[in-house]
Amino acid sequence: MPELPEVETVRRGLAPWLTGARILEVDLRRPDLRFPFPEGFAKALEGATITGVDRRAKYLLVRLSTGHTWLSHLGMTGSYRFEKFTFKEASRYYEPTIVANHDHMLMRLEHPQHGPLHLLYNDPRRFGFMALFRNEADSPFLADLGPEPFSNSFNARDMADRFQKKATPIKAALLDQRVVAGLGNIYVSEALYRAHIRPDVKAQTLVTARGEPSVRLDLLARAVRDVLTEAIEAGGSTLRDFRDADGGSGYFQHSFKVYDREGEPCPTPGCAGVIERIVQSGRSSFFCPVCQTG
DNA sequence: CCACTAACCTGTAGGC
DNA sequence: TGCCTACAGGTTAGTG
Repeated sequence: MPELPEVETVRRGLAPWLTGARILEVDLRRPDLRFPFPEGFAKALEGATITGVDRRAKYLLVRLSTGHTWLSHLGMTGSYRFEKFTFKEASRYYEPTIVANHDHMLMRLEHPQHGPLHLLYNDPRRFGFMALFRNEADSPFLADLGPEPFSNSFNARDMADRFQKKATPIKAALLDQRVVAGLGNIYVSEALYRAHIRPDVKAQTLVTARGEPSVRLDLLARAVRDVLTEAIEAGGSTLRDFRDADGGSGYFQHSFKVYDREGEPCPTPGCAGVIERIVQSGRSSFFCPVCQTG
């Protein structure tokens, strides 16, 4: 489900409800997601007040008054939702009309303005995970992340340095979270389309002999920022069942130019190409063989 | 060190 | 209808 725009959409949905709320009770309905919940996870959260909700790459970072940060990654199918009901005992959690299949974490909160809140984390495939840390530097998940796409440290010049000797296909290079943080399978295809670059060219072909970024690499850096910006403005993309925390769905999927459009005509004006699908490192890439030449 | 594959897990869509 | 296969937004562990 979630690449950077979807996680950002979730963050924006959660923040106004969670910020300022006090966590009263955390109920883990299984010991693990992709990884085991950290030792003492629930107890560490209970009693804490949430001071803010941030995002880094595809990670949600919930800041707590205790100095801890609660890290949450949604994997492929993770989602949060609020249930508006009141209950007195924890057993009410198990009301089948409230708790759905694959609800793995339940949280009861009290917000000074919004009153009682119930947050549920649902994740059918359990590729998501949660962690707890005090300092960013202590979290192995954040340690090797590359620049945020909207930060100054994400630019064509730094990419050129990284790509200079890289024989890896550009598609794989962009999926590498150490190169740029937050891109996933959809937005890589879309960004490469916008930059007129074939997904299977070697990353090093986008660097000139002098080690400068090529024109297309410049274009690519801009395309990455543009497509992510537009997707965030559209509330992310809804494939299958993506919902933001308010139960809404994004609509950027209607703006996909190539993703999941195998066999369709290339949307570039005047281009007679037909969108192709290839498999790279086990994942689908979509591109126009006519206008993506790079 | 890097690069590639397999694995994690469930649900769904499509072919027969 | 049922059964089977392929595939799905991500990341890590293992192998070479």
